[in-house]
Amino acid sequence: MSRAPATATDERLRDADRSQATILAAARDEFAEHGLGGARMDRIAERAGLNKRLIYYYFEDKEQLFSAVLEQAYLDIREEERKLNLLALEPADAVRQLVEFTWDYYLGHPEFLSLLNSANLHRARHLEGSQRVREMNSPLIATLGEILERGRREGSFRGGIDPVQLYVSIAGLSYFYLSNNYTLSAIFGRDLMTPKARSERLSHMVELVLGYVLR
Amino acid sequence: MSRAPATATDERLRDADRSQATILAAARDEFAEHGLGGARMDRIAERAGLNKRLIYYYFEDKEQLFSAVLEQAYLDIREEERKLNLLALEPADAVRQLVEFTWDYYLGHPEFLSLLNSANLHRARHLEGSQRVREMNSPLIATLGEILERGRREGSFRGGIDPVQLYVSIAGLSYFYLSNNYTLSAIFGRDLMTPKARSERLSHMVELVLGYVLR
Amino acid sequence: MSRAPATATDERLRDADRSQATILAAARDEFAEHGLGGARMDRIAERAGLNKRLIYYYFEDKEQLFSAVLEQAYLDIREEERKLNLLALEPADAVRQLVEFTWDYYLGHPEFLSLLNSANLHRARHLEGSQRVREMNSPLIATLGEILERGRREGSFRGGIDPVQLYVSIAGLSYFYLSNNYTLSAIFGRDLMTPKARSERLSHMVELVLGYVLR
Amino acid sequence: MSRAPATATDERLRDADRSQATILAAARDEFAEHGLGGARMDRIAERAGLNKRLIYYYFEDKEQLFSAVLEQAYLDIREEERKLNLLALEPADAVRQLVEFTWDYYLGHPEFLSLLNSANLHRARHLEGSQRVREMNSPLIATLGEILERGRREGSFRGGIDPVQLYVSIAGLSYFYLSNNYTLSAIFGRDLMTPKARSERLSHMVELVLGYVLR
DNA sequence: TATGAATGAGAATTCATTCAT
DNA sequence: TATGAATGAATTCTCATTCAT
Repeated sequence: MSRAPATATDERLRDADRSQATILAAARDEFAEHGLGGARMDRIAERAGLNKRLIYYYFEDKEQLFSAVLEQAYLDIREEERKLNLLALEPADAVRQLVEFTWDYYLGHPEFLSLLNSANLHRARHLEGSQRVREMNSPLIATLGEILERGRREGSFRGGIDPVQLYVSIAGLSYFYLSNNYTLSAIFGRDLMTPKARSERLSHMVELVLGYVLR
Repeated sequence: MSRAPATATDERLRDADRSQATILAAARDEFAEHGLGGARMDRIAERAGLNKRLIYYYFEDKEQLFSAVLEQAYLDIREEERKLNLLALEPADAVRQLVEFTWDYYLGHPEFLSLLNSANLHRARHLEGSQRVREMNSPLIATLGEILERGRREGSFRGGIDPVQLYVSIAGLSYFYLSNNYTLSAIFGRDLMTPKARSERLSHMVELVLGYVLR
Repeated sequence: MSRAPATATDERLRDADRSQATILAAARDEFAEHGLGGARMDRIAERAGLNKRLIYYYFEDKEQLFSAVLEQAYLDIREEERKLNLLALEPADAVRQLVEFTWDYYLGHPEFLSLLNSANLHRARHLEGSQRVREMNSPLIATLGEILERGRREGSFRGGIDPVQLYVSIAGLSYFYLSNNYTLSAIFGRDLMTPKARSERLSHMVELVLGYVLR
Repeated sequence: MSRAPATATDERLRDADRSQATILAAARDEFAEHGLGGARMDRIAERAGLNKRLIYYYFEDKEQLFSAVLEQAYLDIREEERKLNLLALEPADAVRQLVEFTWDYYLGHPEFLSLLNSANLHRARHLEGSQRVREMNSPLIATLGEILERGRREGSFRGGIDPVQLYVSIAGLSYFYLSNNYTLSAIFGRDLMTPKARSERLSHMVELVLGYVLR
């Protein structure tokens, strides 16, 4: 609307970037909603409000588009993780905070869970080519290691905890509940997503994890 | 052509049953491998070694075939769960046993994880129509409730543990690791499925859960 | 219309064969008219009066359809060549007859010339896989060899003529005139396909070839 | 940016000419390799190292680009033909020379054969609009007429030979062998392009033509 | 003169599903 | 119960061409 004056080249580039970002967002939603096989390029174009041909212009084909979406999804969560400042907290608070962050992020980004499911269905082959995949190793692993070590030295945490295992466990506790909430709800015959149910889940997870790490 | 009348009917019925079972198994593998959207009716027929038309004869369409596969997958795991005799064990042993069973079952039935992912991608609508969905509530929930209660009375377990939450947590700990093993392996840059890695995971999960329930 | 009674299986097979033959004929015309790149699967289906999907059912894809068309075209001309009985003629008459046959066949089958052009544009890669390509070696080469040898022994023909070279020359004389008739006509500014022009061409070719082989 | 005004215009014109020539050469190769229907404007731009839009700027559309390529191809061969000085030779030598020139030119310019094939596939409609088409009538026709006449008067050549027919025959003998070399090689099961095979072909053609014209 | 972004119309191919027997 | 043939409606992807600068 009211942009600062820019050169023609700048504008064009920004348009190109904006188009790509728009396509990525539309594709992310479509893939999350329908999976890789069920996603429709037509719908993605429609969602993006852009010509279908443009998707191929920028992303080559459906597979590579999915790869780009996946990469972006990881970039996004890593960005959020970076904002956490767990080392400033007491060890127990830091662990609690990590559980809560994981839960909140998954809750706020159901498309992330869905994308990961799709990626795993295809054995993560869409991650293989990514140069950025190596940078994707969460910074939280190292942080969690420090927290566990500090807690142990302080005498409040038990020793011998592998931060990778704990990180995977914390993720899994939220992930399974949220990602499988539909089948679980159907089978238990109750809605797992009411505010009450959600709060109970979070409490349980915090208790479970802290009950384990605290000696 | 010339079978004894009585037997002929029997045999034909048995043939029909066998065909249906063959189709179900083929469909299960196909859906697990490619998801609902990526599965191909042609390939299912090929896998089953039967004519494609026959699939429609027995299962009406792809959606209902998927529902049948899903139902069968639940029947299968419930069948195995029923064989567990957790109440015969000490509470702590029973919990450990449940963690191990869950892990082993998921490890031995990766297609089950994949099918659940697909079912959830589609918001479990394939479970809705099922008459048997009500019987699908795991018998383990009640059992786990009893175990937790007994442990609490004995003084070895902490109180106030919701068996549903714990059941979901136990499932989630195995599920996430195994179902997302491809993306996790890609990101951590190490193979999570080596015997050593698997055994470490199982130990961690048992420790985590027992560390929590034991007071 | 009035077919002899046949079993259901027979009829079905015959339908399948007929469908395939119909598709082949339609594809032959389309490829001849527009080349491989210009041919449209839609138009082939329309020409055949059959569903487009059926083409893929029987021929896999456009490339393989083209291969099948090419193979059939060779089978057709070989079939006609087989009907010639050149060895029953005097050597000079046999050579004249061969020139005339070649001319007439190309004249009557312009699609054959066009298909060969297309095949050569693509470096004959559509011929590579054909098992029958080896049987496609014209029976006329051997026959022509015998005729040349007999003529030489009789003293009417010059010696040292390679039958392959002569066969290629005879083909080339007709082929170039007919296949390139459009550009030639445009450049010479005269219609090369009038009856008079055609008869003059045939005379010239016979004279040229006989003028060479006769000593 | 800061060129001397007079030169600037010149240079720009020269740039324009060079761009057009570059496009033409790129298009020639692309059309020769893939045919009219198989050629891609994208690839032509890429081959030329120029923006696709520029092709449209200079040549309007694909069809007119093909026409231009064709016209240029004819201009090129006519240019070479003009360099021949057949009238300076003895009649028999002149004929031999013509056969050799034709063979060498086709051998050195396979793209010319391919372009002619494409032009004929489309019934030479790309030649119709050309203003220069009339100048394209080979100067060799008249020359060949003179040679034949001189040879006849000298008594070495037979009479009654139509120079157009002979010209077409000489062209056809080389053209068919070279243009159809792929299918012929596939069918005869031998490589027609080895130095030996090529030299044999040339000898045969010279013998054939001279055997005919010499009385 | 030159270019990167964008597009509509198509074209090959796919797929679930039905027909006919 | 079982099957090969056939189909209509997508679906992915392509292509010549145009826009805007």
